[in-house]
Amino acid sequence: MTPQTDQGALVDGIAARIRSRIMNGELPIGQPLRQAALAAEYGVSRTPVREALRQLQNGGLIEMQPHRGAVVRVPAPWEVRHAYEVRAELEGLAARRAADRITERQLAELRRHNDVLRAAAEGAATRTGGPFATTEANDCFHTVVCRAADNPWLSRMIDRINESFPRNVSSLALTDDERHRQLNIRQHDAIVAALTDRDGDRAQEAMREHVVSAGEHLTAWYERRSQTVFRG
Amino acid sequence: MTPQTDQGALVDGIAARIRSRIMNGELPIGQPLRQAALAAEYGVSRTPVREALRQLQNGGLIEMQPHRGAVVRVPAPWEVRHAYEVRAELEGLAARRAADRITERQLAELRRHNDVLRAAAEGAATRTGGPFATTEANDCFHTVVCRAADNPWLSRMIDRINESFPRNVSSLALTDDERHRQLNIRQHDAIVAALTDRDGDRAQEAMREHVVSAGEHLTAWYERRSQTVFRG
DNA sequence: TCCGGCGGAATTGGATCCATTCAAAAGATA
DNA sequence: TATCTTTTGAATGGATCCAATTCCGCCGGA
Repeated sequence: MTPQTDQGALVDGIAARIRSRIMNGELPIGQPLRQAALAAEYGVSRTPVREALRQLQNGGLIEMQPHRGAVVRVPAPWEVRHAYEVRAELEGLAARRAADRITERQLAELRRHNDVLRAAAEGAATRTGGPFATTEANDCFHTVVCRAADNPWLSRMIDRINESFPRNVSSLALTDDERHRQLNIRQHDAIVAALTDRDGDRAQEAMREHVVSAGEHLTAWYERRSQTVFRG
Repeated sequence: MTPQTDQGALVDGIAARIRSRIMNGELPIGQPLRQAALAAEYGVSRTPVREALRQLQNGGLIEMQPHRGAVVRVPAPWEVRHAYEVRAELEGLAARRAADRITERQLAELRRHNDVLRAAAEGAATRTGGPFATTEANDCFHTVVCRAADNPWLSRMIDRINESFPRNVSSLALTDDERHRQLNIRQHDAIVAALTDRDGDRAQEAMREHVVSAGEHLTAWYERRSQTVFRG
C-alpha cells in the first residue's frame, strides 16, 4: 500500500485512517489506543503513530495522558451543546455568505441531496446506499453550503467541529427518530428556499435553527445514553 | 530548566515556546525553521521539535513542505479577511452569551482594561507597560468576554484563530493609527455598555462590528505591506 | 481477612541512527 | 560562455534503541 511513495507525510495518512476508524465506530468511544498495536497493524513504526495520535488529540477526538495512553474521547453532553452552539453560528454565517454566492448548479445539488434524504425517509425499502446514505447526503448538504460560502477558514472551523465527534453516534442519534428526520428535511427545504431567494438573513436564521435543533437532539441523546453506554 | 519533570508532554512546551517566539516577532514571517537548530537551541532532540512543528502547522501558523522544511507562514490578505469574518461571528456569539452571564466583577475588569487603553491612547508619556501594554489590555478585554461566555468550545475556536496570526503584526497594525485606536476604544465602550444593560443582541452586534472593523483595518495593512515586507 | 509496601511487566516518551530526497555547486560539452 | 548533467551536501522523515513512569499482582504484617 504505497510503501513510502505517497508524497510526504506518512503521519497524515495514519491520522486520517485512525480518524476514519473512530468516525465509523470501528474504534468505539472509550477504547484505549495502543501505539504498538496500531503501528503493527499499519506496518509502520511507532513514531508516526505517536505523532498521528497527538494530532488527533489536538483535534479533540482522543485524549492522551502522559505515560498512560490514549483513549477515544467521551464527549460530555454539555460539550455537545456548546460545540453545536458554535457550529450553529458558523454554519449560519456560511449560509448567509452562500446566499450571495451559490450557483444554480450547487442549488440543484442541494435539492438532489435533499431528495435522497426524503426518499430514505419515506420508503426504507428503496434505499440504495444502505444506512449510510442518509448520513452521506446530510454531510454533503452542509458541505455544499460551506463550499458555496467560499471562505476556507470558515470551512476549516466547521470541519474541526465535525471531526471532534464520532460520526456514527451523531448519525445514529439523528436518524433513529422519525419525527426528527422529518423536521430535518423541512428545515433543509427552508434553507434551500432561502438560498434560492438569495435571502441571506433568512438563510442564516434557518440554518442556525436547523443546527441548534440538531444539537439539542444530539445532546438529549447523549444525556440519555451517557450512563448506559459509556463505562458500562 | 525542568529537565523532564514538567508533567507530561515536552512537545507541548516546545510548541508553546516556538509559537511564542513567532508571536513576538522574534521569528519573523517567512523565516525558515530548521529542526536541528531549534533542537540544539532548546537542548532537546529533534523528535519533539518535529512534532511541535507539525502541531504548529496544524494550527496554521507555519507551513511545512515534505523534505523542504518549515517556514513561518505568510498570511495572504484575503485570508485575514476571511479569518476575521469568522472571528467576528464567534466573538459576537461570545458577547451575546456573556450578556446573560457576566458578573459585576468581570464588568469592572473590562472597564479597567478599557481605562488602560484610554490612558495609553491619550498620554503616551504615562504608559507604564511599554508598547505592549495596549496589546495586553486589548487581549485581556476579549479574553474576559470569552470567559464570561462560559463556552470552552467557543473560547478554543477563538484562540485558534488568534494563534494563527503573529501577534506582533496584528498589534502593530492596530496601534499605529491614532484614529483607529480611538475607534477601538469607542467600540469597546459600546460593548461594555451593552453588557452592562444585559442586552445580548446589542452586545453581539457591537462586538461583531468591532471585530469586523479591526479585520478590515488589518487586511488593509497586510495589503499595503505585502509587497514590501515579505520576501524582502 | 484486610491493608500497605514492593517488584516485574508493559507502555509511553525522548534520543540516536540511517535511508530518502531536495537543492545548489561543480564540471563537462556544445 | 551558457546550459545541461552530475555530484555533493544538507536537511527531513522514519525506524530503532533506551530511559522514565505507571499499572498490576504478590507478599508480609496487623
